[in-house]
Amino acid sequence: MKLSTKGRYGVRLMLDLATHYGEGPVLLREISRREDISEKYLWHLINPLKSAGLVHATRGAHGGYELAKAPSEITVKDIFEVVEGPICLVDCIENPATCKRTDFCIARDLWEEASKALSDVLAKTTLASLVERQKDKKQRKTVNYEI
Amino acid sequence: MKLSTKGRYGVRLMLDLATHYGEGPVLLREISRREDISEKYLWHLINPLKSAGLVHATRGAHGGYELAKAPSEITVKDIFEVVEGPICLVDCIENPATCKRTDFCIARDLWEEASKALSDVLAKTTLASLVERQKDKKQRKTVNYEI
DNA sequence: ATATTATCTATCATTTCAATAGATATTATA
DNA sequence: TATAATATCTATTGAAATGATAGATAATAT
Repeated sequence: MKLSTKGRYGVRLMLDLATHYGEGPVLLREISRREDISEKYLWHLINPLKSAGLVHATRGAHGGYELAKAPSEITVKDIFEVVEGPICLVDCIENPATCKRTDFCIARDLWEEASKALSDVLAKTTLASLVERQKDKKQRKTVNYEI
Repeated sequence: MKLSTKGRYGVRLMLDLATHYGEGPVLLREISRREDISEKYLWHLINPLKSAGLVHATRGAHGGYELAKAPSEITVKDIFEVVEGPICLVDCIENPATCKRTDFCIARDLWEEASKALSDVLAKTTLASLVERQKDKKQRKTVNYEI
């Protein structure tokens, strides 16, 4: 039960864009350098995010990517669902027909509950709140150094 | 982000044992038939559960498997951790050294929160509660038929 | 015109997953 | 003591998902 790189990198990528929100288009190359993820691979993540309307791209020279909405308007759940698919631990929740046990399977109910718990955490977390937490963490670190 | 069959089958297997708790050793063949999972594959799940002390095996003729503790003493988290490993969405939580960003990565904090939420749901659910819910569901179904 | 940048399609190597096969070891019982 | 029943073990396989790279084309600012 591990996240794939899509989820992990996808969130970091968007957090990077959120950190530079309002500064104009950001080059994929810069994100690649800062986040230590190959430019090619990043594209496979940012492209669906663009299609989903979370990211805006500018082509050509001086182009790049930027968030299509304010960081406070984008949740981790939004991002996650685009790059990893629906937050749903078992197929039979979205497609009841995939299993003949759907009608009476109590395990299914449990996995639904668990999926919900996971989903709720990601839904309540916006990019803005992550940026805020990041600032706090850096500041705490500085303060600690001063002590 | 889907569960593997290990987690899904593992819980169903244990729920089957819980349903027949107190009736003596249950044959793997019976579980296989009831749960529609190959006997060979079931063994790969029940063996670690035995090693972990959740299941007791009796060898030889008239042998089989039974829960090593009361259903109320076994949580889904217990089962899950045996068959799927620790409930932890990213490696860097258990092994901070796997990523150089550990110290300042805010995404990591988020994944830790999410892992916790998931873990909590599974920890509060015992096999006994699942058996209970199963009875309730069946009863409701019967009542509905009578209407 | 040129440099810069996003966009697209295909492909590859590796790992993980799910499942099966084919044995051996142990025990109840007739 | 022989036999049937059952757990136990090791190895192997096929298929799918994952992570990543390669090598082009298309659009745009200057």
